[in-house]
Amino acid sequence: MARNVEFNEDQATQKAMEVFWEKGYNGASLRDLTEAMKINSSSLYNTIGDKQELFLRSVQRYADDRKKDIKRRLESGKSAFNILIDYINDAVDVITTKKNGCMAVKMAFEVGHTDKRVADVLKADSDFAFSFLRDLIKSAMEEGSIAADEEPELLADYFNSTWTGWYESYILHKDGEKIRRMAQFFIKQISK
Amino acid sequence: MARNVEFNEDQATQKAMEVFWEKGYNGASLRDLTEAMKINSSSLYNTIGDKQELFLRSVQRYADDRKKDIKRRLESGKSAFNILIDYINDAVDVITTKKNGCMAVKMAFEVGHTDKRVADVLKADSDFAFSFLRDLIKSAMEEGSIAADEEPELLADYFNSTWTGWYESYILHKDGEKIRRMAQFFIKQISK
DNA sequence: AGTTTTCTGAAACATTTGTTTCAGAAAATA
DNA sequence: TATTTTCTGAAACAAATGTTTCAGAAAACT
Repeated sequence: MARNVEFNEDQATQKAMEVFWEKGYNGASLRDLTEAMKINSSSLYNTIGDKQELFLRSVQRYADDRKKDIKRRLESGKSAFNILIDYINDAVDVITTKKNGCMAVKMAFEVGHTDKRVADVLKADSDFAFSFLRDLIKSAMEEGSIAADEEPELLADYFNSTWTGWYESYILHKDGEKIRRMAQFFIKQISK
Repeated sequence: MARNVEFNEDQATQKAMEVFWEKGYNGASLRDLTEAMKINSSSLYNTIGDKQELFLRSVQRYADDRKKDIKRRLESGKSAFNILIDYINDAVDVITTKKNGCMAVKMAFEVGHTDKRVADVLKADSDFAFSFLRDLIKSAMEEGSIAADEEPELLADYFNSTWTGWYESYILHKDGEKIRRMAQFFIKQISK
């Protein structure tokens, strides 16, 4: 004896994510969001909650997508070294072709200090990427394709933080060739 | 036959910079700003201009401070290699001790896509640091303290973008030891 | 089909936003 | 000191913000 929610919450969150991604948390207004989501604010507040909650879910969703992407890479059957190389090259590709770069990085700088719940999601996302990289690096060392004279944990942290600077560089200089050269240098350095 | 501006524009801009630095452009309200600057909004609009103009000047000021800092380093009389090492270690220090990290990085991610004038200031700031690093790297190569098998330009870009990732890492993980280890690894890699 | 519960749309809400107004105080010149 | 110009403080402005309200439409159940 009741009605169901009409709109697709998943599709709506996806749209909200895109708006936050482009405008940032403070730059996105409720009207920007509900317009993109194609729902009324009453529906939003009835089902999802307020702006912060919507934002949290948007970031969560972004992290979920990345997790899936990483799992797909692990199931590709390629060698550890090649998975790493692909991961780096794909990062370069995202940086130089997608309009808004990486949402996690952008949000870390905007609300990492102020929104504890979002910061926790971003930290977990970073931790997951870290484990992914550490395990691959370990395997690549055993394969003999990466020099084994450093701890995999250190290298994983180092990798993980490297792309962030490339994002910033591309925002400022819009020079894709520059990013590709840095990536090439990076790969050369770690290859045995 | 006229009155002079009462408040110190330089001190006020400094205060505005601090507010923007902490809260971001969209997160800082005019009332936040004028309260910190200890001036009335009428004075602000009479002398400096609107919020965007104040923001531009704040970022400009930040860039000026960095320029001065870099010039001071060049005049220190130390070897190119040591100036580089100090620069890296000081960056680590800023990341792990100052509450709000680097303003230029934060703003690049928040408004780099939307505010052309600010983006230009940030780009010039980045270019200046680039030249500083490139020249030092060239000198260090001539000194023989850095391996000369890469182009100084590439290494300068690579350096310049490296700290950014460390900032993000510290925001998420608040692990100073992690940053110091990455910096040590970085220094070891470039040292001959 | 009737009942009941829930969702939706439009409008309204109180605050906060960036900005402007203006009367009076302040000070630099003559 | 008188004059004139300009700055300052407080208040007001319209527009935008995040959020709530509520009447009616919609649909799941009996």
